[in-house]
Amino acid sequence: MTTAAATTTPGPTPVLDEQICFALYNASRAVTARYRDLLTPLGLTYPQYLVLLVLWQGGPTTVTELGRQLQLESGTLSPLLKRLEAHGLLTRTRSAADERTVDVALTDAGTALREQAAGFADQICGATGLELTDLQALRADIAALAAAVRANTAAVTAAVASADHAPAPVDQLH
Amino acid sequence: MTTAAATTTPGPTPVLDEQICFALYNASRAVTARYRDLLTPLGLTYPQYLVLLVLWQGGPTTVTELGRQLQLESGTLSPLLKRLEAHGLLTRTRSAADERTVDVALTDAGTALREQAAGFADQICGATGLELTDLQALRADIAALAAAVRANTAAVTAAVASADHAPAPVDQLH
DNA sequence: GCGAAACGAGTTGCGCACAACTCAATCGCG
DNA sequence: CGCGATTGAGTTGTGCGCAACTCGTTTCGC
Repeated sequence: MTTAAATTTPGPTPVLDEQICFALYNASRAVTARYRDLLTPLGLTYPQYLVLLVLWQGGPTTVTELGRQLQLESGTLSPLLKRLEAHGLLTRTRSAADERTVDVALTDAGTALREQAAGFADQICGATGLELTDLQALRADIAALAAAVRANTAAVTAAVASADHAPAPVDQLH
Repeated sequence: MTTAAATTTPGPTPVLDEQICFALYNASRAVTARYRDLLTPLGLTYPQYLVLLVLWQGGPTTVTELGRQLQLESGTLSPLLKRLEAHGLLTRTRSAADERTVDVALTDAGTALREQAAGFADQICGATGLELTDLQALRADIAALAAAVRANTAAVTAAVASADHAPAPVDQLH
C-alpha cells in the first residue's frame, strides 16, 4: 500500500547529499578508517593517537587539559587513558598540588612511538589528493565551522536554561 | 582560532591544530551535538535521523542500499533498524523476490515525523553562521575529500592484499 | 541438477562518545 | 574556622562503528 510516488521527492525535503552534516560525518569516518590502517599495527585507536599527539606536542598535562583540547569529557577520557596506561604508554598520577586532578605523562615507550607515527599525517594528506595549501585552507574553514556551531549550541542551551526569566536572549534563525 | 603560542614545536612533529583529521573529527562531533538538541525530543539519534532522511527522500529501500548511501555496514545498521522498528517508525520484511535481502519501509508514524524534522537542516545551517553558497561549496570540498580518501584506502588495501604476487601496484605518495 | 562460491543480513566483542550520576578534594563566604 | 557550593575524575548505561564471524539464500560452473 502507498508504495507509489515516493521517488524523487521535489519540495522542501532535506536531501542527504546536500547536507553539510552528512558530508562531515562521512568524511570524518573515511579519514578515521584510513588512519586505522596505519594505527592498528601499533595497537592504537584513532582517539588514542590524538591523545598521544597532544602529549608529544605539549609534554605532560592533566586530564582536564586533554579534554579541553580534544573536546572530550572524563567519561570518554578516563577509560581511554586507563587503556593507554595498561599498554605502558603513559602514567596517570594524582597531582600533589590538587588531589582532584590527575597528571598524565608519557613513558619512554610512549615517547618512542612518536618516531613510528611521524609519517602518518603526511600519508593522510597524500590520500586526500590535495595540495597542502588547499588542505590547510579547507582545514581552517572546517575548524571555523566547528567553532561557530559549538558557540551556537552553547548559546541555545543557555537560552533554554534561562527561559524562565528572559524571553529571547539570542537571535537563533527565527 | 586560538592565536596562542601553541606553535612551540618546531620539527616534524604533527601539531594537533594543524591536522585535517582532527578538524573533521571535531567538526563532525560539534554538528552531531547540535543535532542532538533537536533530535532527542523526538527520541531519535543522529544516525537514526540519517536513515529516516534516506527513506523520506527515496521511499522504501533495502538494508544494502541504506548501507551504500550512508557508508555503513550491516553490523551497524541491523541493530539500528531494529530499534527504529521497535519505536514503530519503520518495518523490516524479508524480500519475496530474494529472501536474503530485507526491505525497509516507513510506517505512517515514520512518515509523519518528517514534518517535525523539516526545519532541522536550516537550523544547523544557521548555526554555522555561513551563507548557503559558501556552505555548499564547503560541503562539496569535504565530500570530495571523503571520496578521495576512501578511494585511496581501497587502493592501499588492494595493494596489500596482492602483495604476494605483485611488487607495487599503486604509487602511494612515495 | 548439484556442489562450491558468493552474497546479504545478523550476531558478538571492543572501543569510543555522551548523559547522568557518584565521590572526594577544594574553594568561597560569612 | 566551618560548611555549603564547586570542581575534577571516575562509573554506569545506551547507542553507534567496525572487525570478525555465523547462517540461510542465491548464483554459477560444470
